[in-house]
Amino acid sequence: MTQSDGPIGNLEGMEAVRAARIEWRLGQILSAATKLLSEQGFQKMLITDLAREAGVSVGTIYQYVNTKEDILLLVVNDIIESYRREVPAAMEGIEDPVERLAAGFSAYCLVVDSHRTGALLAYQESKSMSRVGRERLMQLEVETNSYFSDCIRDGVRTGKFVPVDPAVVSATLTMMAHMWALKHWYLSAMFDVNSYTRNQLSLITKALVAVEFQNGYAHLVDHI
Amino acid sequence: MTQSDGPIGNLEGMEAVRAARIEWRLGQILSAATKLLSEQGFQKMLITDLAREAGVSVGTIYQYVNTKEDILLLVVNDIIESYRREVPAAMEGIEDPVERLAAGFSAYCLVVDSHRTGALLAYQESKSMSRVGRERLMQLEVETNSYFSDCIRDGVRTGKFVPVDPAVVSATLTMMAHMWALKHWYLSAMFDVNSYTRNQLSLITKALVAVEFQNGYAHLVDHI
Amino acid sequence: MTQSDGPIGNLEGMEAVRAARIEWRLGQILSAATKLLSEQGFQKMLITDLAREAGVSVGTIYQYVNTKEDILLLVVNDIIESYRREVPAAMEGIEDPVERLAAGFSAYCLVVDSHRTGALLAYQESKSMSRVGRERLMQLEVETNSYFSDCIRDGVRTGKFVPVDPAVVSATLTMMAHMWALKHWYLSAMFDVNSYTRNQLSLITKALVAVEFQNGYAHLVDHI
Amino acid sequence: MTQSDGPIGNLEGMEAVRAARIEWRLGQILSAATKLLSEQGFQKMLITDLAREAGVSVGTIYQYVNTKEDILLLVVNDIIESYRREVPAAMEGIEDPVERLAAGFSAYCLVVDSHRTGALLAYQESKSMSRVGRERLMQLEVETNSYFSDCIRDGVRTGKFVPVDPAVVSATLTMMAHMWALKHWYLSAMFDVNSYTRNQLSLITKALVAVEFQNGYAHLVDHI
DNA sequence: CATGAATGAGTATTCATTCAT
DNA sequence: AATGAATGAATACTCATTCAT
Repeated sequence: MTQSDGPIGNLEGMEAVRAARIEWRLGQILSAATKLLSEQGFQKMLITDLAREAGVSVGTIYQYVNTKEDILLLVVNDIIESYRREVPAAMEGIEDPVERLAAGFSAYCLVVDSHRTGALLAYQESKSMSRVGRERLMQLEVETNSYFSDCIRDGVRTGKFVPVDPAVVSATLTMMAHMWALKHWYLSAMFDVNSYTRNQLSLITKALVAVEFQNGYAHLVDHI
Repeated sequence: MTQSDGPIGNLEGMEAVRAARIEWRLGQILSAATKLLSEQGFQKMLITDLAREAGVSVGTIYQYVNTKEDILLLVVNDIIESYRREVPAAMEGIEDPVERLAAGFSAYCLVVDSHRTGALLAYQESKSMSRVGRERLMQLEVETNSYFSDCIRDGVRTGKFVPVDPAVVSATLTMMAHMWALKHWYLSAMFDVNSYTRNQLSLITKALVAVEFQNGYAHLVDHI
Repeated sequence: MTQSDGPIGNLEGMEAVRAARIEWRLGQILSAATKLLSEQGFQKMLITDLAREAGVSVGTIYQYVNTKEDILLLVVNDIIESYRREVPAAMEGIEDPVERLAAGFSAYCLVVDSHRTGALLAYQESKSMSRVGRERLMQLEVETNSYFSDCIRDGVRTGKFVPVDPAVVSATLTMMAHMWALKHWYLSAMFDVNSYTRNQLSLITKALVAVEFQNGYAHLVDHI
Repeated sequence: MTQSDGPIGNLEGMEAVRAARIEWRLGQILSAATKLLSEQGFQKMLITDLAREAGVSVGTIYQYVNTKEDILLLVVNDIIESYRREVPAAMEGIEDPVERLAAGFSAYCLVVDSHRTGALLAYQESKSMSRVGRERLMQLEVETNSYFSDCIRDGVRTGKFVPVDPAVVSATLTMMAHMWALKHWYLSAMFDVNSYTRNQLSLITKALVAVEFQNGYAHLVDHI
């Protein structure tokens, strides 16, 4: 590490430096883009303004992305990666389907809350994406749905849940999480993420859990 | 109708003709815009293409709207008017809060289904609207929510509903109706509007109706 | 005149009526155009606004003129006709070249004053005219110049005037009259037409009249 | 110049380069605009054509001006700056009011001659300017007038000039200089700037200078 | 004759992207 | 690698003119 690397240099080290710079630049661009996208939307966000906000030149941005749309994908991708990382991790190792679903839903809501702009983008800017970008997004939403629907199917099979259609319910849970971003203008006056999450979990529990097991999940249910 | 109109002409009649023409033209523009907006989004919809699609000239469009944004408002307004017309009408005269809520929700879903493009626009193109257009939209959503929340509060008071927060629940119902448009790409493979509506009503009923009354609403509940 | 004209009508009378109507309509258009042109200029004057101002429909205007430019020519022509009518009439029958020139200049200034808008138009809107319109204007200005230059030549020949170039001087007199319109924003705070005219005549007299005749024209000279 | 500039570069030098480029570009645009404006007028001059004439792209023009009107102001400003530079400089240090006035007038005529298009623009395109542009123009004409009127007042006080109204006379002198541009189509067939200037100076001298001093300014007076 | 709704060619302005330095 | 000046295709909106009623 500390020894001289010679005139040709430590190739691996240079690669690492390069990768780190790329990471760093993309991070700059990502956070500047997130700010501007939430304020102005994709069409009104100018590359010029983005460059100023990120503290780099226009040319530099194009060294890291190929088109303006790539910047959108950068932001959307960021939240999707968070879903894939956080949601399964939260559900991991929990046997009881009710608790597992609750843990997954809570994790999902927390990711939405910490990436509100990105969560909205999928709804607001899908028309700004290419066909492939759009389809990838749908594909990933189906993937997330499956974490929930597997769990629901499991609960229905074991009798913890009343018989429901796992597809609608999982989609509805996803929607409820997104709702925190979509209706934040309305909900944030009354709730924070945690109270919102508990409130919706309460509804979900009452709707899904079989009567004979309801008492066991009182800790998930809000009593207003 | 049968009397002579005199030399100056039938002024009232001329006004009526004018109003009818305006109505007709706006209808042409509205349906052409609805088509193009759903295909391409607001930014990519060119006035030139809209004119061709509507079968009129560019100049004619600008005789009926002042800016491109007005065309967006035209479409959004159309669905909003449908909500205001259909939802209260469907709830009118129904005493029982559960039945009333179900009727309102069903009506809402049907309106969404028949105006899917317009329903999406509020989510996709809000950044293309002026501040006033956006605020008007929020205002009207709050209004629709109140139809539901009044009903829920009523049900909670009379003990038909378990205690819930009317604000979240009504917002969630609205969201569930919008969900039919937002996730149509996913849901339409499994459901039509009616089965979707019943499915969600089934969840809602289980979540909201107090246990001792659940049996009375079996007709609202899907048994898969 | 008073007898019935039968079904075919009095053709001559009808012609007269038609001519009178044309006259009347052109008068309406002329005065509306004069107003709007002075307020907004040619390019910003819309035919639609002109129609409203004149109290007729757009179509009616086009029944009396062929193009928008014709409306400009209408106004310009109006002032030119006034020059041709008033200036020679004022100079008519005056023998003395100094008095004749003074009479012509005064008449010219009065016409400019009563048609200020039209007088400006030749300077402001020449680029809005076709080549022929522009050339006709120049031609007519040369004609007016000649009233003055003939008179000056006459005065120089008889020794009343010092030797000067009739072309520059006559053009300068024309310019001084136009100046009342061109610099009205500046001059009107200090003068009315008459005092302005006397002031300029005073200068002209001192510049042109031979010293030995100066005393005879004291009535033309302002003593401040 | 010779010292090393260090890693950050010569910031002052970069600023200077930038300023020089702006100067150069504005010069390109100015001369192209002057040409097209004189040929076609403001309304008919297209930005597209201007770009071609200037040898740059449309986008580049908009990097140096904000609106089409700014281009007009660029040209008008150019001549106004010349007046302010040349006229006082020419009058500077000349004691005798007659000689001083003659020097100022000559300088003014030369500026008009070398910027004929710009001089016309103030008359032709004032309606194309914003209120502030127009008012600035008037303000600056009043300023130029004051160079002359101060001089005239001086001459009247010392008895070199006959009593005249300095305001009208100075305005008339300004007008006479502008006249070389306004009536160039007529005057250029007979004169060049110098002979025109002498001719008018000759008139002015005869009109203003008191009889007892006239002989001293024979060199200003044309004897045809 | 009068009307005024319909037309559509014409144009200023924007902004993602490039590339010489 | 970074810069930012230059590019030019793309597009909303205007308004003189027409013509069916």
